[in-house]
Amino acid sequence: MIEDWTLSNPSPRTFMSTFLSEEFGSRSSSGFLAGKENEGPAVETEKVDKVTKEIEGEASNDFLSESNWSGAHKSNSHGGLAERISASGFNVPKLNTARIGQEKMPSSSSDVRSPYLTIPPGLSPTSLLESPVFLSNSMADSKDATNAIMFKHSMPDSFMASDHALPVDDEQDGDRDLKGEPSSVAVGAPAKDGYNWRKYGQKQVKGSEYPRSYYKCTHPNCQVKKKVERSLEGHITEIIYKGTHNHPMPPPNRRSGVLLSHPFNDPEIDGSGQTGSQMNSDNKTMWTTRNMGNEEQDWQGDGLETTTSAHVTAECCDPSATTQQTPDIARLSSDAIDVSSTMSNEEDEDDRATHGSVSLGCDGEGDETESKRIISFSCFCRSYYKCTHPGCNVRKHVERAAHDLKSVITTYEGKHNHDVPAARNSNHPGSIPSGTISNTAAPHQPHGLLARVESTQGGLVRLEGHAPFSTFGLPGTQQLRPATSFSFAMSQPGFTNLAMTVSGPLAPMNVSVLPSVHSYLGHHMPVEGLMIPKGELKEEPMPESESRLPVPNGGPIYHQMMMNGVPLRPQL
DNA sequence: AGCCTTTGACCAGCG
DNA sequence: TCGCTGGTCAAAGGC
Ligand SMILES: [Zn+2]
Repeated sequence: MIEDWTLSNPSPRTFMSTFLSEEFGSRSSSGFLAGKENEGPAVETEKVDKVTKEIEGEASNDFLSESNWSGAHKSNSHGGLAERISASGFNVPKLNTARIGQEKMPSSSSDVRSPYLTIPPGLSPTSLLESPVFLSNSMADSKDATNAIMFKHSMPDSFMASDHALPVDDEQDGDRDLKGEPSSVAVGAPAKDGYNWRKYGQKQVKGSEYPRSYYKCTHPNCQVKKKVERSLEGHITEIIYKGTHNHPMPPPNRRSGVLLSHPFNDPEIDGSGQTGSQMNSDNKTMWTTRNMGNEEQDWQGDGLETTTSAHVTAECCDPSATTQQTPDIARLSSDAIDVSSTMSNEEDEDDRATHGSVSLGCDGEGDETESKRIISFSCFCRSYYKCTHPGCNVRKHVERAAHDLKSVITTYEGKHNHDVPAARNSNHPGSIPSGTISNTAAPHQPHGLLARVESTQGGLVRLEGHAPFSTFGLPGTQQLRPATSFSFAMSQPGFTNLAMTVSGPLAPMNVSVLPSVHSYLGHHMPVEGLMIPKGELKEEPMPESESRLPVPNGGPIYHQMMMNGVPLRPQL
C-alpha cells in the first residue's frame, strides 16, 4: 500500500537491521509487551514457539528498572508493564512466551484481542523476516500456549543489515547464515546476543517438545546462564536467562561471534545485556528471557548483516507465583510479555530512558488467566496518519523502533476502500501495488495523510501537519543511505498483503511470512515464496484461509517497519 | 592450542 | 528409599 502515505527514504538496511537491533541483550528495555488491553496494534509473530522469561530474585533488574520501563508508560501501551510491575510488586517476574504456531488460538476467547498486528519496536525487520516470531496480542490471552503467531521469513542478511551496523558477527552464525541455511543454524548454535555463551549441556526436558540447551556466559566470573529450547527447525521456542551479566557486552570480535550492533542477530538474544537483567544483590538467581528469536539465522549479504529477530513474550507473574508455577503452566500460558528490545549496555543513558516501555500482561497474581498478557512495548512517540481519502478510515501510525533511531515502525490499520491515488512521486510510478507498503528510498510523501508527530520527551520533535517522513530525520541519523529500499510483504487475513519493499543493493530475498494471524486462526502455514529482487516489490497472495482474521475494530492492520531515519518519538 | 559442542553420567530436589 | 526430573559435569571430538 503505497497509498497516500507512502513514506520516503526508508533505507532498506536499516529497515531490517534496526528493527531488531535493539537487542535485548545489549539494550534493555525496549521491549514491548502487549497486554490484553493493549490498544495499540499488536504485532503478531510466528515461529517462536514460546518464550519463557523467568526472573527470579530481586526486581532490581535493569530490565525492569524504571529507566528502562519508564518510557513504556508514555508509549503506546496502556497499563504498561512497568505499571503493572509496580502495582504487583514485580520482584520476581516470570515471563513465558506462548508458543507460536503450534496451537490454534482460541478464536472464541473472550479476551479482547487486538486485531492489530504489532511489531515490537525492538524488533527489527530482520526478526520479522528472518524468522522472527511475532506475538500477537491475541495471543496474550489465550492460555493455551501458542497464541503467538510466528512470522517466519528468510532473507539475506543484507536485507536486514543496518547501516550503522557494527561489525557483523558472522563467525558462528554468520557463515551459515550467509549460506541461507537456517535450519542448520538453529541447531545448537547459541544465539548471538552480544555475549559469548558456552553450551554445557543439553537435555530433553519432559513436557518439552524440543531439547533444551544449557548455556553459560563465557565471561570470567560471570554466572549468567540461559536455557534455550529450539525446534528442529532451529526456532527458539523458549529462552530462559538466569542471572545478570556483571560485565559489559564483549566487543564484537569475530571469535566471539558477538554482534554488538544487533543483538537480535542471534535468535538467542541475550537479555543480559539487556539492562534488564541484573544480578541480584542477594545473589538470587534470576532467569530472564529476553528475546525470542525465532530464527537463529543471521543473514549476511552484500556486506550487510542481519540478524534474526527475537521476539520475546513473557509471562509476568507474581514473583511468588512464579516460583510456584509449574513449568507446564508457564509455558502454556499464552499471556506473554513481549520484550522486544533492550538497549545495549553501551547505549547511553538517554536511550535507555527513552526506550522502554513495557507493559506486563500479568497482574502478578500468579493466576494464569490473570497473569498473562501481552505487552506492547513502545518507547517512542508515534505519528498518526489518517488516509485523507473521503470515506476511507485507514489509519497508520509510525513510531521509531526502540532499538534504532533510524528505524521506524509503521502500523496500518484498516484497509483502503479506494484505489491508490496517483503516486505523487514519480519515482515509483505504479510500481507498488496496493496492499503493499512501500518503503522505498525515493522520497515519498504521505499523500493524503495527516501526520502528527509528538514527542513526549524533551528534545523530541513535535510536528503536525502533512509531512513526509523524510522530514523527520534525526540529526545524526543516517538518512542518506545507500539507496536501498526494502519491501516486505505480509499477508494478513482478510487484508491485503503487507509488503515491504526494499530497493537497493540488496540481493533478492526470499521471504516467508507466517503472520501471527495464522496461528491466531489456527493456520500455521507459512507464506512463502516471496522473492523480492532488489528493489522489486512483490505482493504476496494472501492465503485464503487467512482471510478470516477477526478484526474487531474494523480494518486490518498492517504493520510496517521502516528503517529510515525517522526521528519519531513515542506518543500516546 | 583454544574454544566450543556433543553427550552420557552424575547430582540434587521432590513426591 | 526409590524413581523421576531438571540441571550440571566432564570427556571426547570438532572447528
Ligand atoms: Zn556474562
